[in-house]
Amino acid sequence: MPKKLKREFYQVPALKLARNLLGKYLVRKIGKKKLSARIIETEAYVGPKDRASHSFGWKIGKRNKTEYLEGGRIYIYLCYGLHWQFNIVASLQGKPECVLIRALENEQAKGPGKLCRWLELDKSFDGEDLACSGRIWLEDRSEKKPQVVAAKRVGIDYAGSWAEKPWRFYVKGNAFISRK
DNA sequence: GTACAGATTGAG
DNA sequence: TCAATCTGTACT
Repeated sequence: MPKKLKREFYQVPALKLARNLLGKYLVRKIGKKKLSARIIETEAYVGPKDRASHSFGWKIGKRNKTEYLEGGRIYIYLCYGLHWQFNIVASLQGKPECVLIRALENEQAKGPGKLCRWLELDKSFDGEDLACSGRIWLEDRSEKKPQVVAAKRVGIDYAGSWAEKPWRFYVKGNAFISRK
């Protein structure tokens, strides 16, 4: 039986959550339609000390305030004026750590921007609680743990040495990894 | 008030 | 390789 992930699952450091998320199923209910796919690629952003993170140096503003909420919340924002980024807030309230979901095991969701388009996610999901929401949540279908590979993060070359951190995780050998 | 850059994508 | 397109942030 698939089971909905509880709040405790999310209240761990982003690096750990990023690994734990791989292999889990993201479920999205749109009216009578139900979409679901396995998470196969994530990226961790560990807050204030991570130059690539929006909350670097404890920065806080309208856009990233959701990052400071407790683990299990959705942090979603618009990038380059046309692409949404779907993040899951990790750790506890007051610690701006989060995990970017980069790809699902689905042709239409291999890439952070495409993923959101497929799931019809937008600003209205910012702050949504994955542990309580009736329109989006995560399921554990108790499959055996996928083999995880750590790699450098993508699209953040400006972050200097932080861009070199192996904080991008994906399921080994999966065909739906996002790549330029 | 204005300027500017970004956790991307898809077309050329 | 490059433009599309918009919001937050840092100036003037």
